[in-house]
Order: sequence, then structure tokens, then C-alpha cells
Amino acid sequence: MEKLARRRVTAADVAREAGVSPATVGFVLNRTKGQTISEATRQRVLAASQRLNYKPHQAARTLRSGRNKVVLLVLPDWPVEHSLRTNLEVLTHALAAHGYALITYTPLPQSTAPPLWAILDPAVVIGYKPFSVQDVADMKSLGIRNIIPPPDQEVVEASPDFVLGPRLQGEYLLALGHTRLGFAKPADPRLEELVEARLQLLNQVCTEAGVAPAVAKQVDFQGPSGPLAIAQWRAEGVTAVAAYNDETAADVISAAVRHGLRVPEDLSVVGHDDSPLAARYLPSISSVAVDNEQLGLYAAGLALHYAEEQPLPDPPTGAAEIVPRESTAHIDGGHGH
Amino acid sequence: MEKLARRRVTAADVAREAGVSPATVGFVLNRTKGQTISEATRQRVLAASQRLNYKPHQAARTLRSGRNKVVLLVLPDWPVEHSLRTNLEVLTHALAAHGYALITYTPLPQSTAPPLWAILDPAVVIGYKPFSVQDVADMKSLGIRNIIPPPDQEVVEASPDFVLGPRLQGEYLLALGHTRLGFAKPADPRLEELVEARLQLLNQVCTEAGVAPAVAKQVDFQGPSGPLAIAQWRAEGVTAVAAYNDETAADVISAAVRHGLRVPEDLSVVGHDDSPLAARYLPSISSVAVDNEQLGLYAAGLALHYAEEQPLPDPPTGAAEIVPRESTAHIDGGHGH
DNA sequence: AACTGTCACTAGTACGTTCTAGTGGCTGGG
DNA sequence: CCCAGCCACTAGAACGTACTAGTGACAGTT
Repeated sequence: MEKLARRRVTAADVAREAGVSPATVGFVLNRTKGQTISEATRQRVLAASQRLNYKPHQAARTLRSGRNKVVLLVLPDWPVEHSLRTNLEVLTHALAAHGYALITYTPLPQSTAPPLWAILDPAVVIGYKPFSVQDVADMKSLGIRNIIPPPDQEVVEASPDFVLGPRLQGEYLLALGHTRLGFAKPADPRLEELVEARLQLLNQVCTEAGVAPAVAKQVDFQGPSGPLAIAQWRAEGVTAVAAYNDETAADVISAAVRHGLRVPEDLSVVGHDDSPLAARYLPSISSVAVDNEQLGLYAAGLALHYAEEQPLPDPPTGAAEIVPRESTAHIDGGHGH
Repeated sequence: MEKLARRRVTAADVAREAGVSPATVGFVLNRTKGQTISEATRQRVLAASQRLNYKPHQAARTLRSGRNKVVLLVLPDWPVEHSLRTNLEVLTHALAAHGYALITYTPLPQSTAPPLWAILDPAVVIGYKPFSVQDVADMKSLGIRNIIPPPDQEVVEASPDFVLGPRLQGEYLLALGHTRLGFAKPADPRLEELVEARLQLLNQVCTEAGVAPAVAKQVDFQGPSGPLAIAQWRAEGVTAVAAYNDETAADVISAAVRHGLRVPEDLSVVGHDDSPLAARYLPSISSVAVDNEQLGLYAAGLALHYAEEQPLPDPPTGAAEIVPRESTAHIDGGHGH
């Protein structure tokens, strides 16, 4: 308001205003432990800081203290699923409660820009899948110590939503009397690892129940893969399909209906993620709802464990449940819900 | 690898290795203009920097030079539409070509964390809608000068996808012979402004064509709003509905079919955004495809105009087109595509 | 009365970079 | 022979914070 070329307000300005030294300002505002400050001075500093609208310069803080209160979440370059989004919101809130900001980032393959972890020096970097050796080396050379999943430990435990979801799909369909299952894979090659993992979990259920493994087919919402998969499933006597996620489930239903089948009378289809699409589709899609809140909180706990001296959080129980809708039915054609 | 407590490599280390001063290292690595450096020294510095794997400390750079090569994109707290995502990718790439990193950010209402612009001091902050007076004041107090849309200019020109899309929906349905249109609004209250804007544009087309304004109803994928809207549209003689986006279009179709109507024979529905859902739905949904690439490039140009001394980019032409699919037909019941 | 200890602060430095203000050495014009 | 002017660098001062190492003042102990 006053002068045109207004510098930003620094701790020194606040100190002058409050009649103390810059160090005292720092002690008050950061609640530095091991320092005793009289209540009167504390109030004077607080008031002055408020009056001048003082905001500490984060870059300076980072430079001095060597760490930034930022958690970087590296997302893979695939469509952000609905489940991820709610997960993310919980994570953001939980971290914010401890003063950490969450920044999400999707590295682009042919980008000329340096990766974000070089710009932000985040306190923690979280990846949805383990980082490449090169990325880890890059981060370590930048002084980033907290990497999740930890790169040194070899065995990566799968996160529980991937473990329980396919199990539930399988058990649900088997409970409806189906004995010949199909599995629908999405076309996106970037998802391959996860797809295979889910398929194996489904087959595990099949084996346990003494039925043949699921017939896995790729289904895309355009092109010939959909009709082809439907024909092959019919030929193999498949009466129920577990889909990788709700989008894939929709593609299966679409292909089936266009092929002249009725869903669920001729073919039951179950999705995964309980996304809005599942509720919205025609017919509505039975799906697996994952407890994203719990997962988000666990991720936050993990990050804080590395960033601060917090104890390790309890591993999530992986609560998940089937949400029955119109797309599934008993093998005899009765309703499954 | 060598010692355990490895400090990070600084410009001083590189200088020592190359046998020059730290200043020279800076000049070489930043190609500082107005400085002459002999080719021999340049190569020595470059080699030393490579050998030590030197990465400049961004916080220090930011502190000294006062700005960070970061563009902050503030997204509203509503579901990220498909169109936004592709838009974003183009923007990221275009900025990366100039060495800028794009960070997206959605402020959460009850968050205790400071807004991201306080942490990053970004070179530019872009909002999808104008910032509140308070936010602008906050940013200015942090020394952020480049804000898009610029807060000082009163009139905000609507971005062209919002201008053209509803026009196309209207013109398309009228061309199919429909004379009584409906407009489907999503339930999310956060979208209200945009919804009203699109409705007005649609009505503008109606007025120009000499037909009555569209009958606007709210439609949600759950609850009674869907059936209610369908009943009211039927009562008013509506034969075609333009939806706010593809999700809303899906909700309209779902409600219509459950109400016993056939789509498109009894009711035509057109969506907006040409999202995967539109292609995937049963029936597939006619929609409006927006040229997101162009919009992304424009946003990048705008950001660079403010951040560097780049000239203003040409305003986007707002290319958009109708993608006809199964959900629309001539009023006589024939096919619209 | 001297010593120890706590309280309530302050002085001053370090973090790693950018960038201004030099500084010698050399060439060429007067 | 002197000085201007360029070349190829270097010294050193910021930037704003966090934090260590003090420093008086006073209370309590011996």
C-alpha cells in the first residue's frame, strides 16, 4: 500500500517492531525447546508478527535447516483412479496436521525438467511403486534420506487393497454359485504388473475352492478385444467375470450387451474400487469398496515415522467389502443381492 | 559410497576440483551472459561438475535470486475432469521445455497447513477461477507478482471451452430437429457458477433459433432427483437434453432408462468433455470434444509471458467439435450420426 | 563475599547460491 | 612509455532463517 517497491517482511522487521533481537523472534515463532522466553516478550513478538503479517521465507528456512516440510508423492503415469483420489485427500489432511505439505507429482518420460525432488528437497518421497535404482541414486545424491518404499529392503509387501480386493471378488462370485470365472484385464500396458498381481490373487481363491483358474482376457472399450473376450468366455463356459477395476467392468458389460447377452442373467460382472462409475452404470456395477481413509492415514503415519521420530504406525487391516449391485446374480439367474 | 556422513556436493566443491573460484562455476553452469569464460575453463568446470555429480541446491538458489522456477496451478476442490487431465499434461510439457516445473495444488478448506504458494514461492500462480481478495493479498505479501488471472483487471473473459461447448450442444440438438431442450445440472454445489454459465450459453442458442429456453433440472446418480427430472421433462415435452458433462449425461440416461424410456429414440442426450465414460457407456454418449492441447499451450504461453519477458501468446481459437455417438438421434427416431 | 546456576535474552555465523565490484594481465593507440 | 580498454577471471557481499555460544542480571548456596 505504502511504497511501490515493497520488500517482503523478514524476521528482522518483526524483531525491530517488537524491540527484540531476530533470534528471539525465531525462538518464539518456532517454539524452540530449551529456550525460555518470558510471557510478556512472547506476546509482544506474536503481536508484532501478526501486525506486519510476517510469513517466514521457506527457501531460507530450508537452506538453513536442511529440510523442507514437504512430502512428495510420486504417482505413476496412469489414470488417477477414484480410490486414489480419496486416499490422497486423507493423506493431505493427516500430513497438514503435522505441518507438512503434500505435493503430488507424475514424472513425464521425455521431460527436460529436473524431477521435482531436486527442486523441493522434500522430507519424504513416497512412491506408489518402488523407485528405480537410478532414481534412488539421484535422490540420495540430493541428500534425500527418507524414501518410501525403502529401497534397501528387497521384498516389497503388497499393499492390502491389492491383496484383499481380488480375493473378495472371487469369493463373492463363487458364493453366488459360479464355478467358471473370467478375469478382465485393462488394455493399458502401464498397469501390467498390478493386473498380474490381482489375477494371481484371484486364482489363489479359485485353487482354494477347487475350481479351475480364471480365464484372463484383455478388454478395451474400443477395438475388437471386447467382443473377442466375450466370445471366448462363452466358449469356455464362463458365467462370471471379475474385472481389474470398475472401468474394465463397464467395458465387459458393454461388450456383453452388444453381443446379445443379458447382464447379470447371462453373465455376472464385478468391478473394483467402488467408483462413481460403478453406481452410475447401466446396469449398476457390483464392486469392491476399499477403506481409503485407513490407507491414507497409514501412508501419512509412515511418512511421519521417517520425517520425524514418530513410531511406526500399525499396519492397515485392509478392510474392504463387496458392494452388491445389479451386475451380479446367482448362477441360476436369481438376484445376488 | 565412500564415507557414511556424506555432505551434499556444493558449487565450492566443484570449484576446488576444477581449480577455479565458486563464482566461475556459477557463471559456467548458468551461462551467465555478460561474462566471458575461456573454453578451456568452461570444459574443466563442466567435467568437474559431472564427475562430482553436482546438483545445485534449489533452496539456496531461490533464496538468493528471489524466485523459483515453479509454476503453481491451483485447482478447485471438485472432481478432476478428464479434459483437465490432458490439458495438464500439455501444460507440464510446455513449461518443462523452458525449465519450469508445474505443481498442481488443491487447497483444502479446513487445512492447518499454509497454502502451497507460501512454501514454494512460485514464479507464477495460475488459478482455474479468479482468486479471492484475501488470497491475492496473501500472495502479494509473499512477493508473488505473477497471478493468473490477473487480479487487478475486473472483467474476466470466460475461457473458450466454456463458451463454445454449450453452443455446440444446442446447435447439434436443434439440427437434429429437436425444439424443446432440457439441461441437466450436476448435484455438486461447487460447480454452480460454471453450471449457470453453461446454461446461459445454451439458452442463448435457443433464443437465436427462436425456441423456448432449456428446461434446467438437477440430476444426481442417486436419490430421487433423476426420476423427478425425467418426469418433468416428459411433462414439458422435452425430447433432447444437453448435460453439463458426460457424468451428468450418464446420470440422465440411467434415470431415463429406468423410467422406461429408450435412449435415443424417446430422449436424446448429449454430454460434454468427450471423456472415456462417454465412449464406454451403454448407450455410448454423444459429446463435445475440446482441443485441450491448444488450451494447455495457451496457459503455458501465458505463464511464460509473466515469468519471463516472453510476448503474450495468441488467444486460443477454442476449437471444439461434436462427437456423435449412440445417445442422440433425430426427433423422428432416426439416427443422428 | 564469592561462587554456582538459572533466566531471558543477544551477537553472530552458517546454509549454498547469485551477482556486483573489482583486479591483474595483456594489447594497441597516441 | 603511458593509459584506455578488453579479457578472464576472483573476492566478497547479500538473500532470510536457525541455532550455537555467549552475556549480563539476579537468586540461592556455602
